[in-house]
Amino acid sequence: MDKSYSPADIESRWYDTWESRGYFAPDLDAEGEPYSIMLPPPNVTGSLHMGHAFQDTIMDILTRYHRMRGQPTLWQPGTDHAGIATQMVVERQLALKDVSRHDLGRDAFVDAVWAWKEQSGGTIERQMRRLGASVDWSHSRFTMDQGLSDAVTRVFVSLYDDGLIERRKRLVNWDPVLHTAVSDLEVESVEEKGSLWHIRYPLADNGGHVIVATTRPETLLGDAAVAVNPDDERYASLVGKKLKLPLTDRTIPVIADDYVDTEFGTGCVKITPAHDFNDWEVGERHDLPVINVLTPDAAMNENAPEAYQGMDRFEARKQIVADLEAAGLLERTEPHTLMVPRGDRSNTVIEPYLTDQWYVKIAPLAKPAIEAVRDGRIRFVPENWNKTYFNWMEGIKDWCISRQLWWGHRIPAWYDDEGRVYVGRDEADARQRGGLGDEVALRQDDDVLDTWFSSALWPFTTLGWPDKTRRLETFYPTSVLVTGFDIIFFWVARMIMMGLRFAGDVPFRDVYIHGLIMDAQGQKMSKSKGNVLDPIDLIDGIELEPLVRKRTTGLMQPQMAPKIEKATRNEFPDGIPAYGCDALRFTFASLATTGRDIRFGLGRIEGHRNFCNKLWNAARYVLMQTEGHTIEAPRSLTLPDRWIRSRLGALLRDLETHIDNYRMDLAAQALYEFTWNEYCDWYLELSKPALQEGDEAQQNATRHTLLTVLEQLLRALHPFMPFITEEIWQKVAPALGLSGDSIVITDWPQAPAADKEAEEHVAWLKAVLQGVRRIRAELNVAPGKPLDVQLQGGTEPDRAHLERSESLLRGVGRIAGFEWVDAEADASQCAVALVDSLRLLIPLKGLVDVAEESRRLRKLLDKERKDLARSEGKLGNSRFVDNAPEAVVAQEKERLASHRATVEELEAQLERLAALGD
RNA sequence: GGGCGCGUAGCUCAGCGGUAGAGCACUACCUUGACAUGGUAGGGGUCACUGGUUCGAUCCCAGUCGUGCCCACCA
Repeated sequence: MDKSYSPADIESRWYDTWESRGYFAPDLDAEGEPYSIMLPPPNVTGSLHMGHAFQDTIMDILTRYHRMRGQPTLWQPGTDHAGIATQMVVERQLALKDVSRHDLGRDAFVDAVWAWKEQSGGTIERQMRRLGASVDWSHSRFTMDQGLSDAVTRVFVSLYDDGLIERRKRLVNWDPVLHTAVSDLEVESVEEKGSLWHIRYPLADNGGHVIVATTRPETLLGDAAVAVNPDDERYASLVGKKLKLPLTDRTIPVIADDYVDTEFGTGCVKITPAHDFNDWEVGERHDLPVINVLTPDAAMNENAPEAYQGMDRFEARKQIVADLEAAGLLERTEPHTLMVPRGDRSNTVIEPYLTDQWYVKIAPLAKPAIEAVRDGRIRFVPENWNKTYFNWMEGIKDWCISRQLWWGHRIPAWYDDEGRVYVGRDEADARQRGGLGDEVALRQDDDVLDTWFSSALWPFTTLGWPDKTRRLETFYPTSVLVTGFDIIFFWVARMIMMGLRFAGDVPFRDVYIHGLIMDAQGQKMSKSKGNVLDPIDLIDGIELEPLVRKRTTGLMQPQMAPKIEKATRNEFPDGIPAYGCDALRFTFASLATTGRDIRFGLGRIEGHRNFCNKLWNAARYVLMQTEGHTIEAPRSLTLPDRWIRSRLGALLRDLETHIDNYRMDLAAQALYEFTWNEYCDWYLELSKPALQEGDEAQQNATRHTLLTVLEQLLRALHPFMPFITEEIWQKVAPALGLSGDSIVITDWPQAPAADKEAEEHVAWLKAVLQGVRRIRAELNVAPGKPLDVQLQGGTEPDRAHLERSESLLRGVGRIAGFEWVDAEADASQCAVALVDSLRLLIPLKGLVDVAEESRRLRKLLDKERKDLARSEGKLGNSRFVDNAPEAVVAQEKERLASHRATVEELEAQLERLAALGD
């Protein structure tokens, strides 16, 4: 093996092997509880980001772990057609060539999107392979595959037949740039500074006026009334009167409605049913006319006075305010912050707009979905997310599922010349169901479905639904959904609703909600901020210049480029080193805490790259020590052998708990700690004397333990770091005579039983060695200089421990010899370390700097005295002694005794030193 | 306006009723035959604040301050 670990060599060679040998396809005949995870299908809009890589790592850990436990395990991959997002990407590409989708026409455009999908989907798959994701590629799915599309149609028709889908004309969220309706979830409210214009509406009959406050003066042209609160005495006499609508020749009534808040503005509200959701409802209650004054582009239409027709809404706003002012109708303008609805894709201001759209009546679907979480058939992890879920589900509104796009599942509805609608699986079906002959001309609805409609079916359509396939029967409901909280409403809730209705059960048992990856400053990563990290760059490394180029090209706002460049050069002056996939994955695991934001900085990943190197070198040591030896099953083990096996058992038990609880951070920490602090720092060191000085049997036991523990550790690490563990395992397994082609298909290790005797013994060894080392360090004794150690006091167990491990201590601690001395022996020329009541005296004739040693001991004494006082205080308090559990009191008594002994020893030694100093 | 979080070592975060932990950073010493991507030994925290419950609170409860996110129709 090479002296240091180089990830690039290792990672390139394993993935293809695993995949081609079919390791990732589930073994449906395996015994054990089936385990399955649906990959949240990434959008085919480009490439994977850090969030995907993070999520994929968690899913892969779970998948590999359960596969090793012998369960039939499926991680189902695929991609999402992502309607709007993908259409926009392709339109933007066409725009570079000065072509619009309308130039191409629908069919040619859809072909162009398919071409893009092939390319983009390939990129995503390549990236997932680089991450080591052990998905079942042989069954990868795309939301617009034939089978999945058929399922979508089937679900649509079924919901329609049950009266849960209907087409209605009402206000929707209209995106005037994308020219499509969007759902409530796709609208983001953004706080923005605007104005509140106070406008006079003159009374029609006599003089006088009311003042209306509005943030949207341009919609005045569509006003149908002015409303006041029925209890508002200021305006009671005006209700029923007519007002002259400014800038028009219309008159509108004053109406009374509870909706109006007397405290806000002037207490008079203009009612514009065609352009405001609230006003729409007021209009319905009062039977007001609906006057739409906007075009689909949000320009003023023919219902507006001619002077404004064709003007964009914001231009019209300016003009109308100016005209009102000129007419003396503008009372005043005050600054006002308001929540502006913006499209999450286009970022343009969304208009409430009157159109025909398809809706899912959601309440009947939501009810069982709420039940499923309430009664525990689905469990959110962490649990508090169910509150978020309930809040939303209980106030859920009908879902607008039609989109005026070309890319997506075409709505299976046809119209005849009279506009009557016929729904069916296809045109022939619609015709038959509608009892229509061939002579009736039908035209299919132009719209497509919201992309989340098909995503909602993902957990069962990917398994073959509606066919009762073996995969469906085996893997549905899936075991866990791993996702971010940002799509609980978009996706999680809808999968639950659809799964319950169409697949007859919940889609998943657990929903593990993880945090979102942020940059090192806690900022959301985004192209426009220029703070995006590409997971592949962390694996392979990237030089500064290409990184700068990557971050500054293709920006929506090119003017940001210099700022981004500066920040990038500042943060990564030397670019990004190649850390390797295993280090990246281990870092993701260690970051998977319960928090919501996850800051990703380079410090952690560097530490984990070093961790890989540590593991690599530990393996190198083990192989060097075992090469050329025949390793046999040992008949007896040394105490360190027994200790490390016992510790491995503890590790494995902890790991199982942590993985079951989705605490990958704790799992990673446990692995790190065992590997570095127990196996490498202690066991490998303790093995050296045994290999050099031990007899044949001890040597064999030690070699066997070195190999066995390493081999099992590799298996435990494998779900987290698949590549390096495979590489090392290939060398370690033969040394143990293990058969098997790959670590991927090994079994999860059985945890060895706890060995209390060995644990106690090694704890004692460590205490002795650390005492000696501390003296060396603090008194500046060369690490290699052999020391004599005298032992004073102590207990029977101390003597027994020493007897069993004297030569081991000599070897590891560079100790020339041990000698028991009686209590009266002169210790004034010695440095002292204490292991409970056992005194380690290290004679350093002439080397002990009395002042220095006194200072050192005084420091220890101070701490001991403080602890002693605390123990005394506690035990002196009768309420503590009477009330605390017996075990706690007993433990405190032990501490008291131990501290008291230590304090006495230290005081005595200080006295001796003082006498020497005089 | 509701809901959900967070405030622990210089930084990023675990812990959550019995004497404060990790990684990184920091200090000193060490080219010891696995590893300087390393070793050994250290330094560093009144666990935001104020009350309460308790024998005992970083942990539970109430409130305050700071901070973040989500939802909501106030023109």
